[in-house]
Amino acid sequence: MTYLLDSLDYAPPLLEGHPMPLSAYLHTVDLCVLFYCRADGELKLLLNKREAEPFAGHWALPGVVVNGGVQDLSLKDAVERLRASDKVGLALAWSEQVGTVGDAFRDPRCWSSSTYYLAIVSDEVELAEHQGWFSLTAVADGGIKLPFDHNNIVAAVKERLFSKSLYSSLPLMFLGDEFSAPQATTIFSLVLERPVLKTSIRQRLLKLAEAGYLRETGRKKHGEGGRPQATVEMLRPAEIYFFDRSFAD
Amino acid sequence: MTYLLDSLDYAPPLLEGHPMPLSAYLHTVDLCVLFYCRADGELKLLLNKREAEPFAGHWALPGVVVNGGVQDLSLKDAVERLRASDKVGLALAWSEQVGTVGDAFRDPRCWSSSTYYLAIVSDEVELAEHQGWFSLTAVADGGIKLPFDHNNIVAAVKERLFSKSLYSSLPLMFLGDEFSAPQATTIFSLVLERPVLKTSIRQRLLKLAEAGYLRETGRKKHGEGGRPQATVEMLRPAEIYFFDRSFAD
DNA sequence: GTAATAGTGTCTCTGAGACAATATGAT
DNA sequence: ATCATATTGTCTCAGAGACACTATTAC
Repeated sequence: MTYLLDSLDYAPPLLEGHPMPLSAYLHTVDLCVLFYCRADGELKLLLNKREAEPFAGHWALPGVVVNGGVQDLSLKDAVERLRASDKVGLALAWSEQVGTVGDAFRDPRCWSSSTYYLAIVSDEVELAEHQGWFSLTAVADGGIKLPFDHNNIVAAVKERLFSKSLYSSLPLMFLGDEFSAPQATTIFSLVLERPVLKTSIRQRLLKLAEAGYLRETGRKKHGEGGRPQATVEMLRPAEIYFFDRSFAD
Repeated sequence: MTYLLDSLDYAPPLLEGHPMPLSAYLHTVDLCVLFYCRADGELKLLLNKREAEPFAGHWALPGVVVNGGVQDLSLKDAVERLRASDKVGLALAWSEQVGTVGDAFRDPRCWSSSTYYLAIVSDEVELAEHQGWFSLTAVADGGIKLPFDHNNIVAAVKERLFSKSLYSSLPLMFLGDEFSAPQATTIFSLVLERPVLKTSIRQRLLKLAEAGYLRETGRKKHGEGGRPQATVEMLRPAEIYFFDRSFAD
């Protein structure tokens, strides 16, 4: 049986004059792309049907090899290459590195490391055939099994999302540029897995407005009956704000 | 000119039957080992005089190559191998992964990545000839120049130490198992680079005691004249506690 | 009008910031 | 007693938790 690397068609380059150590080793960048599905009222994780061995045909995290050639100038470039590829192909409202794991067992081919990222998509999007949205919770707690140690990676990313949401505006990244206070309450409650009082969220939005991260639009959104919702607008879409207190629990 | 890897004496292993991509690539684990020097009243960073090229003879962060062979079973093992080596050789009161950088330029030999860690030593220790304690601040802001991108790595670790110290008990790791409230006040003020009120620290220590992380010993320490300091004892030396509020600013 | 949800007001409680008041050792 | 520092007490203030109350739309 022969393993092939995903999207790899090069001869191993060697720096001339530099006798380098060569060994079976893979370093990948893997993305956990998250999305708030309003229809299902839950967070979704982007998975990709693998084309190459190992685990061809299985759903797994989108990833690229970074030590395969000289295509990227940096890890950031590798992340952008992956984002722009057909494995992802979505605009990211947020992306941050979470950690790196590496051991001799996680990939059947060889010793390998993965540097993994939390990414958030805010817009409703079309996926390709080989892509799918899966329940983040189900993947994180092992209800949906992924190859390699991808379940562990997803669990670590979910934990980062949770802990950072206790004291930052991160969850608002799921809502895009314009949203309402009730929507903010919903997404915070979803991410923190408990009801969050609307008054607490309103105070935090007020704080964000004072800090210049947010502005009232004067426009209204219509929810499910009842009074319409006033909307606010993110002024610094790519930034998150850190509050000086956590939500308790 | 020929470059040699640090402590490398192996033939590149290949998994038989698996045609693997081979390319000039290095993945290292690098440690930022910190220490509170009471004599100088500042935080120190452990540096190592490099034996091998590139930058032989220069002071740099202690590190090991992880894709050089099959000695380690995981990144954690690589960290432990580095810790136990003569590059470090110290007991660590705390250690956590901070991030991974990688690009084509940071190492003159080839494309390389570094997964770097924040580590804390609490005990007064003896260093070997090739080791030294340097001012953390001076290294982080470039007053002391290091090879590779080690200045940036140190700055990132210092930033992590700072931000995590706003809402956790992390700085207490510098003090060992038994310490006093005034000592805690000193280390928090040092790490946060501003005076922290002793009353705030006392309340946090009280919180830690309630949570079972801490106990009063009944013993006393003598500072510089004045009333002796009551000491407390860490009950969970390897754990940090997260407070639900940040220090302001 | 009623139903349904949005938005406001107010109270409690915790913990940081500030600083005064008291305690405990060395000399 | 005096000095120097440790420890305690008290006040203010910001913001989370809780919940009652008012406002705005659709019907």
